[in-house]
Amino acid sequence: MANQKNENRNKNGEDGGLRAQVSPVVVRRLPRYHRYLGELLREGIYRISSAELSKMMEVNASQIRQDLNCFGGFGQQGYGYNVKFLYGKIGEVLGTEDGFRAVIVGAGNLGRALAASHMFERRGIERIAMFDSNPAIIGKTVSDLPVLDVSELEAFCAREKPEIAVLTVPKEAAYDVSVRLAEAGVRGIWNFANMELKLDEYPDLYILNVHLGDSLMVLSYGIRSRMK
Amino acid sequence: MANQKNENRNKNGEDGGLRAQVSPVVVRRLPRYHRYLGELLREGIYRISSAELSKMMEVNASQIRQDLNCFGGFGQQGYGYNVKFLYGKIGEVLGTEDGFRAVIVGAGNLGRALAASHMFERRGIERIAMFDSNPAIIGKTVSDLPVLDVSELEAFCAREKPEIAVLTVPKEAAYDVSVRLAEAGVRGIWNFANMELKLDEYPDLYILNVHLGDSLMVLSYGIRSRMK
DNA sequence: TAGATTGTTAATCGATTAACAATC
DNA sequence: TAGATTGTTAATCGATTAACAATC
Repeated sequence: MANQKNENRNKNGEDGGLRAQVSPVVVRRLPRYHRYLGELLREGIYRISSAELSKMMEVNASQIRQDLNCFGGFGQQGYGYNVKFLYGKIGEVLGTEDGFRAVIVGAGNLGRALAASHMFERRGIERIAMFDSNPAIIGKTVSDLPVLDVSELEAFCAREKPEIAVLTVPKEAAYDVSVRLAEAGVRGIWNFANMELKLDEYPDLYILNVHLGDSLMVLSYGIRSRMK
Repeated sequence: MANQKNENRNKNGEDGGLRAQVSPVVVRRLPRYHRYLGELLREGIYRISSAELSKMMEVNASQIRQDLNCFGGFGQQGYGYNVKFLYGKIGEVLGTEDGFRAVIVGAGNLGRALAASHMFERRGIERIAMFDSNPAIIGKTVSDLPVLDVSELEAFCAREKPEIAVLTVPKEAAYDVSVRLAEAGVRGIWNFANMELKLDEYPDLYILNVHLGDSLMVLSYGIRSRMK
């Protein structure tokens, strides 16, 4: 069994500390590692080498070692990686331990679908409320969440200080709501509105624009190119 | 006004023909160009240079010219790009003219949310049916779509020949259903199940795994890194 | 024609992969 | 210790950007 004094080798300081800039392409690969490691854990596999993981994930073993090393030495020479430890570390890097809290703004079909999923809790994120402007649903409860009037957004955020806002409002409302959220101190917006949000005035705000429609077009291209 | 004999310059043959291999990173950028061009069109702007588009989209102008040139010379020296023409061309490249038809398998929250969106029709894709295994909803109509028993999947596909399947079933059912869809002749699967589909036995099948949860984790990382 | 802007080649930058010394 | 496998440096590959000749 590997001992786990790995933290000592983390070149970028302890967990709370500032990290050297990590490339976004690496960050985007981390959740996939996390998923595969979670799967291994469920299968009762507690140890894995970059070569084995490489085969499973169809990713080059060098890349795996490089990626994981951006955040410190999580493995052990001659042994490989401790699955549970690595899973936990990647989770930490991705913020699952930070106890973020989320509001969902827009209780339409997509908002309700996201609210109903276990996606948030699985990643250590607590959903705390939904907001909408439709009087017909304000006051109701959707997937254990109260649906509040969007006019209460500022007061609620001042009180509860959610870090995350999921934006599932119509395109037309998206910009307005996002500014209000930014002003209210939200730190990240997960934007599903079919418009690209960019709020340069709030450099501390992280916005992730999803664009499912773009994904659908890539699918369409993929089909087309395979049919030729 | 630019004349539009641009097609002649398409190095990779006419539209129906086989194209030189285009890098996936370029393909993933195309929908974004398409969106911005659609927006310009709506604003009544009919002509744009790579430099102007570059400024709007915060993408290097060289990259724009390189990207667009993968599919043929869509612009005109000294003039720029004809917005309408370019919009149409990118749409064609992405398959909006191919009249693809889609079924949605899994009429849960997410399936219904996708069914209700205008995402498909906007991209020239026709939704033709939903499938589920829950007797409580089979036979109903959701967003104008009949909800059919998933046991009818094969018969339906043999008859209607949809190219696209949207997979919004629970993780446990995903693999099974995907094989059935592949056998039934579907050409592309848009997979929202929280598991990575890979069907090597069907090389003509294009699978796009979405993983919203991964996106949420990237958001979480983004927030975390901005808070330091 | 002169000016503008593309298409395209060449230069740079960054990401991936290979190789191997360090070390468990 | 010998064997295995990481961490890390160096080599390769691909993607981005710059530059400019072609041309509208």
